[in-house]
Amino acid sequence: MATARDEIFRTLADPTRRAIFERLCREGERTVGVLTAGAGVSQPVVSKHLASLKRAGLVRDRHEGRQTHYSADYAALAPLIDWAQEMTGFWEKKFDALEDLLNRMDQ
Amino acid sequence: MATARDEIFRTLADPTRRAIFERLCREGERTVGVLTAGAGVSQPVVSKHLASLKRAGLVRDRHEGRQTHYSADYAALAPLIDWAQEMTGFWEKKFDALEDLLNRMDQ
DNA sequence: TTGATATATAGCTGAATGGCTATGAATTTG
DNA sequence: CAAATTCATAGCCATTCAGCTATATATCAA
Repeated sequence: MATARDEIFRTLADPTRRAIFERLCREGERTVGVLTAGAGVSQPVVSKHLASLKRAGLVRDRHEGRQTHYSADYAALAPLIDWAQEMTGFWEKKFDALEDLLNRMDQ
Repeated sequence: MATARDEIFRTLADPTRRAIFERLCREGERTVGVLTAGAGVSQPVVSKHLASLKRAGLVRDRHEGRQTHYSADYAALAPLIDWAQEMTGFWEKKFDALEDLLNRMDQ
């Protein structure tokens, strides 16, 4: 099964795509045209990256006339943060266990 | 420039490779043979993934006779956590700004 | 309506990569 | 030494995918 976490990691792995997401986080809602300026790639490529980000739930879109406004969905990063903290959590548990062991040896 | 963050994201994007890293986080130091059992892929593939994880600084290795013991380097996740929290931080700032605006409008 | 603008889609291509088997290199065992 | 074990490397193949150009679709402007 492909989890939501799988898709988030895979989607954020590409630097160009992650840079687009970063801009949306920093600058708020932006149109495709604005995002294309400074992206370093063509407009169709930007649109494709935005579609990927949307599929992963990382951005939303809002249509207004000819323009499409995209914005970051910050909550979508939660699975990533949770995962990372869970992984470091295992380390803390091991560290605590070691500390306990040393304390017991002290007595 | 390819940053360390780039490599961490790219390395963790593959589910098989991330699963190996997760096992090392949960179970601590393990040999290649143990990791191969249950990985669902062949031993050379596991070795290749471990080499990728090592290049990204996510794991360490320790040689002992014929065996190579790998372990997770938890600190290597810091750039990922920092990045995610920075991104959500932008949202909080915008939220605070909105709150301030509403407060001022209230008066 | 005609043309211009904004975005999405289709189709292509080359590069990257995850998987495999075969084999090399190093170490332990008999 | 010879055989077995453990892991890494080499070489191959199929797939994925990020980029491109061309074009379709939709909207606004004249």
